[in-house]
Amino acid sequence: MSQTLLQLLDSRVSAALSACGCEGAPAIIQPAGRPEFGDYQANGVMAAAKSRKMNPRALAEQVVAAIDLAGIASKLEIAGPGFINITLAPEFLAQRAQAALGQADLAVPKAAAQRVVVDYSSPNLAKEMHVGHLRSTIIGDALARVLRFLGNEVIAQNHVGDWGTQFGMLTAFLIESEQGGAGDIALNDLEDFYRRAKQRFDEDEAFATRAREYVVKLQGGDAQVNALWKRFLDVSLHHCEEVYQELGVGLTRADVRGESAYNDDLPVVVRDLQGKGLVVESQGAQVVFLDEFKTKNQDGSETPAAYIVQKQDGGYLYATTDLAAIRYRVAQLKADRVLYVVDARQGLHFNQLFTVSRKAGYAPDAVSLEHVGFGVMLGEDGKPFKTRSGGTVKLAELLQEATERAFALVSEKNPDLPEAQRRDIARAVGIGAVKYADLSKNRNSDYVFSWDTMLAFEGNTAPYLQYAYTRIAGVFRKAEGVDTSAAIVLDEPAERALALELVRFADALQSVARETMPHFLCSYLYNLATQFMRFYEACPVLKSEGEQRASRLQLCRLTAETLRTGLGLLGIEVLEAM
RNA sequence: CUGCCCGUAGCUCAACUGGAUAGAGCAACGGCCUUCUAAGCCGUAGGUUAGGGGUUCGAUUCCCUUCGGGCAGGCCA
Repeated sequence: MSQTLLQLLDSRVSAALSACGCEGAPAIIQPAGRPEFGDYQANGVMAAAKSRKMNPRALAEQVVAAIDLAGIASKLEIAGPGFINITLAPEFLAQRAQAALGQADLAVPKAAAQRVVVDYSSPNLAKEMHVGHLRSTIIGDALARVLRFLGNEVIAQNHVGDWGTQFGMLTAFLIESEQGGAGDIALNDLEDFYRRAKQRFDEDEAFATRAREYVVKLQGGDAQVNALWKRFLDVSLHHCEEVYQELGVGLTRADVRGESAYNDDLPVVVRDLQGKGLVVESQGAQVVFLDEFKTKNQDGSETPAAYIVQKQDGGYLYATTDLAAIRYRVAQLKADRVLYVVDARQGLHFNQLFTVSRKAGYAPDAVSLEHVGFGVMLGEDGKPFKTRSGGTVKLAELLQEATERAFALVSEKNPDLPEAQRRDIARAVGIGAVKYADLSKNRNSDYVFSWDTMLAFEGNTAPYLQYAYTRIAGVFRKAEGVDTSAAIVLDEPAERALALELVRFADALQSVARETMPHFLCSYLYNLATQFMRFYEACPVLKSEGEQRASRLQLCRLTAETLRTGLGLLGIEVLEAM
């Protein structure tokens, strides 16, 4: 298949519009708002008629007469001021579903392949990962998987925080701990390690001085300090990898390219910007002034925004590092598209970064630079979630709690399963629930962190989708003589509704990739699972006979494959039993 | 002060370049397991989309304004 369902309908209706003298008018195809309107509706006629001063109903009639949907639609209707309602032919739906069966990619059309750099997770290695790191990590991971599935070449970049003054402090503290013979033990708890180091830094002037010296030594390439720094990073990265493993996130060491990797490039970037006349000195700092971001003063005058790339003391900032990273991603990695899955609060920074990158020629217009922002995490009281002492929930703790709750539930529902299997189920269900709770929300919205919402196992949750899969697995355990080439026949309304949802998979993925919105996929999968549950209640599979039984088994098979694939793209496992 | 984001059912969230009667889940109430796993299905109830104006065939969506919340804004990231 070369076109998704939406693309197919769009091209046919657009062609009809052109044939009726409305060249270039968008067809605006959408899933129908109500069942009595059919399966899809074309809304483009009204706007086209208006701009051409035509009667919309009359134009709609011309378009319907000109439309070529033979073998695709069974009914076309004009309704209201000029909607065209399209009802798809059951044979067409069946044929479409049939084509997806048995294909590893479920016959999803490949978009024009791009090389996409996805910058995500990017934790600060000085501390342990907490719930605040969840969104970037799993949103980025889901986007990377979807983009890859659609034929793009994805390069993940874990832009970890491994550089800066705090690492001087940490290595200094590591030395001290080693001298006391407790270096390895101290590193067992990163959070505690950081807290103690910070305490020493605040309370002991001599230690603080030593820490600052270490920063200088680190940047100067001092071998001993560098070795200690690397040991610290190794421990910290190992901790991250444990969390990634637990989360089912595909990031590896090969994807890590931290801030430190750009260290040598920073003076080069600043010199380059100076050479291009973009940077001027202001109050001792090297600054790019941006008229695009000028702010109004009270007296009505305007000041351009200052984008500082080098401090008075000669030090560099994250702005500089990010410029170096863009240069690397475009020039070395040959990116066509760069996604930054980073907290929405950094929106202004990225806007400015992108603007400077364009001016400096680091990213030509052909390269798409996108800040995939996401909302701030709030507490259950609706106020910002505290990140200060004691306020954070460690990611590892959240995942453990989720797994425990899931274990209690599965043990209650299915006590006869061996414990090892119940543990496996609990892990997949618990982790899946946590990830889905996050991924299913529009990433632009702020995020309310709630144990109960996060760990719910009913309704629109990952376990609901996993359960649908499990039910299908149960059917196939009992089915005998499954004919994997049997024809799909859609007679019952529930069968038809299920098939309609199944053939929409590709469109769901396209919109995820285009809008960088993973929750579109969640909504899709939830709708699919819901349609399946209804089908399951209404249409007995094993008790039916002949062609009908074979057809229903085929629908089950495709549903299972779609759920497995779709959940897989979200980084969530499916289960044979639960 | 300037700019960006947000405000939808009691709670958590949807609503795809503006589309028809704003949809789900949770919580509440009522049904459905001798028939493929009840983590399910069916039903009832719940709304002046923060308020007010405007644009048009049509607005949760776009514009203006007020209120309320969040965030960012020259040497943190």
